[in-house]
Amino acid sequence: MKSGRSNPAKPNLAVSDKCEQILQGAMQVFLQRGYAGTSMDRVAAIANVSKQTIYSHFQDKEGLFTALIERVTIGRLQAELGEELWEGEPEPTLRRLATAYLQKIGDEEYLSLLRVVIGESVQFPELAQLYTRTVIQRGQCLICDYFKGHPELRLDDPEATARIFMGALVSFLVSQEILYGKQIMPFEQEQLIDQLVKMVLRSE
Amino acid sequence: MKSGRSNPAKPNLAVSDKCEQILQGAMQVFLQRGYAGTSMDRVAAIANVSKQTIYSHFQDKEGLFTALIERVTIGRLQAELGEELWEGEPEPTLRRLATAYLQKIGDEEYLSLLRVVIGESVQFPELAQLYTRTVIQRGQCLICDYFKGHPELRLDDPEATARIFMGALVSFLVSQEILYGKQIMPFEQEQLIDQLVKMVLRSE
DNA sequence: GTCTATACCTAGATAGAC
DNA sequence: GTCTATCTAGGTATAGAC
Repeated sequence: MKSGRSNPAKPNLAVSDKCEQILQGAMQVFLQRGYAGTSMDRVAAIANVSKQTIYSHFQDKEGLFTALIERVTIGRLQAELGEELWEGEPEPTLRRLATAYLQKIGDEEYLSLLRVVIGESVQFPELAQLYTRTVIQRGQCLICDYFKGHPELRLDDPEATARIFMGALVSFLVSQEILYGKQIMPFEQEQLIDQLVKMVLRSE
Repeated sequence: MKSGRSNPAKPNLAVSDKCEQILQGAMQVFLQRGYAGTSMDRVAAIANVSKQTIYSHFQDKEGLFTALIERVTIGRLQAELGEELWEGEPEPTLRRLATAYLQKIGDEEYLSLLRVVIGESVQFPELAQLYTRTVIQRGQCLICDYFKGHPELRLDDPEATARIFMGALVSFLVSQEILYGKQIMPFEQEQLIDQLVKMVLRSE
């Protein structure tokens, strides 16, 4: 048995078991402590592999970090906002989209990713740019295309409206979840969405 | 001459020359590289003092960092948005406020502060909370009070509107300036402000 | 208070056995 | 490929001279 599955109950994961293991561990550590705050020793310990094993799969710490961020960033795109959300009357649709967006982007992993990408944006500008292209720009295009595809809404500036719509949602999350606004200046998600949808649709 | 000014051309700064020197240097390094990415050696070198001098003024690295963030955060409040900006007709006033806000919050130091506070929000939750209270909450209260003080605008939810107004501006800055959106998906500040002010006022 | 020198530790990365 | 053991640089913090 050279390199086959040694345990029939545990099928091979993508590419390599160990590689997957390392990335899972690295995700935990990097997303919690940032780049400089993460040690390869800790990643090895959490992933339950030796340090040398990491270095046999990734060139160095930077290579592991970028591979990880690329993976999470691009993986996020796949099932971001399903087709079924975009159908029906504009008003409930926008409400549905906003709610889904806050739910999706509001989970632990996504928030951690955003926090780390912002925190490391000076040391790793390429990663921040990757995030902008794959997450922010993509999201804005979706909503902007929706606005443009519904001329009956009579929006005078769909692109600016899309930025305001998404921006208000994202910064609500950042202030509430990342900066502890939940404890200091709590606010109901529903109430924000209500007002936001009203402001978008009131141009008709 | 016990502790008086030893150089008449260089008057004493607040508390202590050296202390001020250290904080200036620390500001440069911490705001550029984050907490874990900053070494005391580098701070000492930039500030042009010895490491031991830092440790005689601050308990440890964490103490220096928190003192620094507190200083910048609280210092920012002083002359944030002057009285004269808030007078006159609502429409030009909102436009003026938005522009001033983007200018103020858009400078190098402020953006660096935001980036670091977000990046270190897990390791230093107290600092993130301080930021929320002294910067975000304060700003939102100002604009919310303005809305409440102008019932002729007939806003149905001044608080939610204030959050949307500020949120759209902040996240515009974050995406454009911190996440390199300027290069990837550029957008005119004027155009965003136009649309935002329209959306706020269109309830009348 | 301020500097130079140093103790002590942990970091990233590699060597060599298996 | 994977592990244990190790190298070297750089980290925080302190001791002791002035």
